[in-house]
Amino acid sequence: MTNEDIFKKLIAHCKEYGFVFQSSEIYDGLSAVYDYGQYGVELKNNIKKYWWDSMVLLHENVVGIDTAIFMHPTVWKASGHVDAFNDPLIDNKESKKRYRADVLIEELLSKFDAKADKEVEKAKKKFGENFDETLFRQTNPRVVENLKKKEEINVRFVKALNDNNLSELKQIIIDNEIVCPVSGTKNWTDVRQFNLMFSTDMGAAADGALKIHLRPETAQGIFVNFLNVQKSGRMKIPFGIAQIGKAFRNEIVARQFIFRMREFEQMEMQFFVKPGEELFWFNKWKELRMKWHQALGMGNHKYRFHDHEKLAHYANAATDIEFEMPFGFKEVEGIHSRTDFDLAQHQQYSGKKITYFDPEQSESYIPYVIETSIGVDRMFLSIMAGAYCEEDVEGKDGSKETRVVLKLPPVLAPIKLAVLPLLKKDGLPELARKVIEKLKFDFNCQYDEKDSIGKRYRRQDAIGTPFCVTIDHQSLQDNSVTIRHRDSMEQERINIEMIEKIISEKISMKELFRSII
RNA sequence: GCGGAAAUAGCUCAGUUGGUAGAGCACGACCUUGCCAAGGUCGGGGUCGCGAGUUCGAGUCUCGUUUUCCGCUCCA
Repeated sequence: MTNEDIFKKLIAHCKEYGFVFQSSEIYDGLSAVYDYGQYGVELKNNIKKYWWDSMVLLHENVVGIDTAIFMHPTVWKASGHVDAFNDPLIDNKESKKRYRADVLIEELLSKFDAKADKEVEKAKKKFGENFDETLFRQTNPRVVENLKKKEEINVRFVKALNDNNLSELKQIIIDNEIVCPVSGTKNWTDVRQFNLMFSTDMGAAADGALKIHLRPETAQGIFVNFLNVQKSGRMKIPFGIAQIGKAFRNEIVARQFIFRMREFEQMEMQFFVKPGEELFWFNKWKELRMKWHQALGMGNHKYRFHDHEKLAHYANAATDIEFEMPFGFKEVEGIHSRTDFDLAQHQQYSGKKITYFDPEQSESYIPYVIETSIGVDRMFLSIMAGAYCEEDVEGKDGSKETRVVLKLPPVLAPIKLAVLPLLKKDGLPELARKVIEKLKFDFNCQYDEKDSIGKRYRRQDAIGTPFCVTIDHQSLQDNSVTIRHRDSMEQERINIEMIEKIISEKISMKELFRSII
């Protein structure tokens, strides 16, 4: 079976068993927006709890907050989103291909370099060992002319970008006869700005409504509250602020199921450190975050780091934690050393001093920030992808059957325990109900009496329930039940009183947390 | 955004050269069985993604459109 087939099956499974539905499906759906179903929401909540507790409970210097989706418009000017999160797009009318205008021009610029390099290579061959490349580059008329032309275009380009001058961008493309790589023509549309932020109006139009954005990331809510939390919580550096919340991006192309959605959820933690210590903490969190993922037991080989070589303007180190999805290794979490960029920007735009007074050093500074940012939905997808198994098992009559089982980490499983009366009579359902009444405050339990016991086990396998307790006639006599384990399918007979203890141990976060401290 | 593939019952799918929609599973009721998905009987459920066009007649042909997956592209 190909990876593509597996991915399709996983998507079908998510729908069939109530994990993920397409938004507004009865109205043909809304592109790249999804709803979580009855089991999906449990799994998602468990993922969030696993993250939240690992941040806020495990680290006494990390606290959580919950900030609004709407923020003052200037926040997004300060963060750079208004300018940078904005792509100038141009379409070729012949091929109907869409390009980023700035990328087209950058490609043109790089061609000049390639041309110059070619001249140098040619000269090298001609002159052999005595060849002085630096001198050649400075004096050869063709190379010099080439670089001069490049510089001219570059100056225009940078100015156009800074002025956000879209028609000038188009003019650069026209003047330099950039053609569409597909159609080969210069038949371009105008350059249009495609803002990745959604916007809406706050207040009545008559009063001059304020245009506000839906946040494209949760981090800024943390940055603008840095001083509030630091002062009210008497926090001392180093310390972190964690947040889980929705974010919105109007992606040009949003695809691959819930991997890239227009409305999604982030779990972010900004860790504030003393300038100069950021790389120590970057590496510390890099290691901690990987351990957090791997503690779930999905298989360590399915995770890897992807260190960024090309860094964003604000970062001095960045890495991704990638998970092996059916469609390749993909980013699930990003860990960035963001320097003091964000706080400094907010200090500048707000005019409010955002510094920390270090009592030990008796000095004030703008803290540096290590960010860990993880997409809840991507994490959800990675867990589902890693857990989905099709196993060959032997049927009753010796025939081969396929068992579909979600090998979810028990701590994350939506339903922890199914209680199943072997028969729908003889008082077995009543005893099963009694067991649930006793346990339902501790775990998410499910009762099922329909169909054969084997079928009921398979139904629980399909939603990843780690434990099934079966009530039979012997249970009525000696208070014993069988407990069946999802992955091994093995059963053991235990006393009813032991159920709570056994399951509590297996679904406890404590053990996972011990392995990551 | 471009190209490819797909959309028929809750799910997986069939549906002949165009002739007015089926199966299995699932679901409900009753009976039966009882530890790893398959017993019997009866029953509910579909304007075939949506909108046009061609035709006496369209699930089927044509065009448009929506949604999904794949490739390209894009991705602080």
